[in-house]
Amino acid sequence: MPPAVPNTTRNGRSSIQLTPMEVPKASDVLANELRERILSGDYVEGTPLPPERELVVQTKMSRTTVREALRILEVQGLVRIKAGRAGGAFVQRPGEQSMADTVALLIRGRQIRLAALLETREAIEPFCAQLAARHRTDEDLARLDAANDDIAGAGDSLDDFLQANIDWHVAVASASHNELLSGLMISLSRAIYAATENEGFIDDKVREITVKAHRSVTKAIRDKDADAAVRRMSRHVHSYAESIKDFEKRTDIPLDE
Amino acid sequence: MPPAVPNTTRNGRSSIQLTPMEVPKASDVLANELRERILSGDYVEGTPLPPERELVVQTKMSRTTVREALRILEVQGLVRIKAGRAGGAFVQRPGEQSMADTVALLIRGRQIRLAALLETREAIEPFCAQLAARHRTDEDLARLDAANDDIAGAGDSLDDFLQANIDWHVAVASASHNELLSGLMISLSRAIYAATENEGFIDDKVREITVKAHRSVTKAIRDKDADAAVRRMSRHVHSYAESIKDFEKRTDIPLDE
DNA sequence: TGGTATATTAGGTCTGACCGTTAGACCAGA
DNA sequence: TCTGGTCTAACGGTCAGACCTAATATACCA
Repeated sequence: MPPAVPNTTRNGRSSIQLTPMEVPKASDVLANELRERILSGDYVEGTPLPPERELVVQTKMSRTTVREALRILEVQGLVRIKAGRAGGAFVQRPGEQSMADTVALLIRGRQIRLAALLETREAIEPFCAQLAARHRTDEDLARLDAANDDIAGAGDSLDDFLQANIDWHVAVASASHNELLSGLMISLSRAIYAATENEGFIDDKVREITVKAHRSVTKAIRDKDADAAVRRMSRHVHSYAESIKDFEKRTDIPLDE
Repeated sequence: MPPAVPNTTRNGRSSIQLTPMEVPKASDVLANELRERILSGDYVEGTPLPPERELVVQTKMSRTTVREALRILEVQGLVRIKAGRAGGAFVQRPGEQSMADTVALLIRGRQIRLAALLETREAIEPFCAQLAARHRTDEDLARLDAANDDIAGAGDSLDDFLQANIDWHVAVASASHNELLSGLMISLSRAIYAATENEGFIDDKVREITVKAHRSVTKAIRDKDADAAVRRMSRHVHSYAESIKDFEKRTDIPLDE
């Protein structure tokens, strides 16, 4: 028998059920609204959002709240905030930079092993080379050649060598014309750089091999030989990873000698 | 001939060069300081930072500034902020979640082509399968089997099918025990899901093939057969990508019929 | 013993003020 | 006609103080 009052059980309590509800913060609401507009392309890149005080008027929120919302978007890489006259929040599309930052945080925060970084590179980079061989433009080639020149002329400076090394790898990724992959490679390269720079691993022999490998991969990309590009890049990053592993073994257990 | 006055060119102009300088904001300074302490492991995960008002006392900054700093760290996934008594900013290590969010932003913001997503998956996932075959634990296997059951029992619901599909792919990535790769795969899966759900691409035949492919990859992982895992996964994601491309071709040019 | 007020402690929001920086207009001296 | 100085207005950045709201510990009562 149904109770006399709808939605009421025999003991007089309401039987209406509600699921746990989220009470979003005001600043989140504003941030979400603005983010949605930015991502949906309502604002072209570079257009300024209204000044904070104008947003206060429009939204009836306090300046504190408006500023927190803008700060959120800034950290997410969706706006660039400039101070001073004619300043403000300028719409920006999230780029490789914001991704690289996040990856860097993940790596440091989780103390990801160098081995995992190298593994990931082995997964990604041969594929980058393959795509690069297919889609490379003449400008891409120019960047690759420039990086090759830099790496050969790096002299004795370890720093210059590593930087030029990164430049080349990034150039390959860019030549793939896949922004996801290139973004990832930028972050990865930096992290591997940071992990490698303090070790005495890089000697003259390693440099020589590296230069040679880069040239051969570059040639494959120039010739649009996708298969060769995959094969050579794969071999390059794999042997590099193996060398580092060997090096770590040798240096981690020096007590046995 | 050198000019009479040092650092001065012939026409009297100074030749001293300066690079644009950055003047960090107070909130950034605080955020950087706290971030450094968190990442260097000074605070164990879960420990609360001092309350905002306490930080105000310690840093001699205003509450506004302290709050902005905390907001930055929150967006970066380094703290989780709870309100109420016994609330506060609790230290957190950035996880796959924050990475997935960033990738999602990148994909939406740059309007990355579905083809690029599929390409990236082709690069990453076979490698994940390989690592999974090497490092899988029994729990990993249990998750894979569970996902396989779900996908088979998804009935007619497209949503259930796609969700179970994602679960399986994520399970493979997790089994690789490489947090970088698994974080990437989580974001990729979601994005591909979002791009696929509205298309009428998934029919019974696709489902059947998918189930079969998943089972065969799962078997390779169970048997710790790394080579087979790579080969089968590679084949699976490649044919899936090709099917989607075909489908898009068919549906994008329906005018010719 | 177990539920229920109440106090306490936290973050969230608001107000209003002032500071620092910058673009642009204008002016004055070399 | 340059160059530098000055002023102003328009921005974001910071500050101080107040109040609101949510969550929880704790004391209290049935």
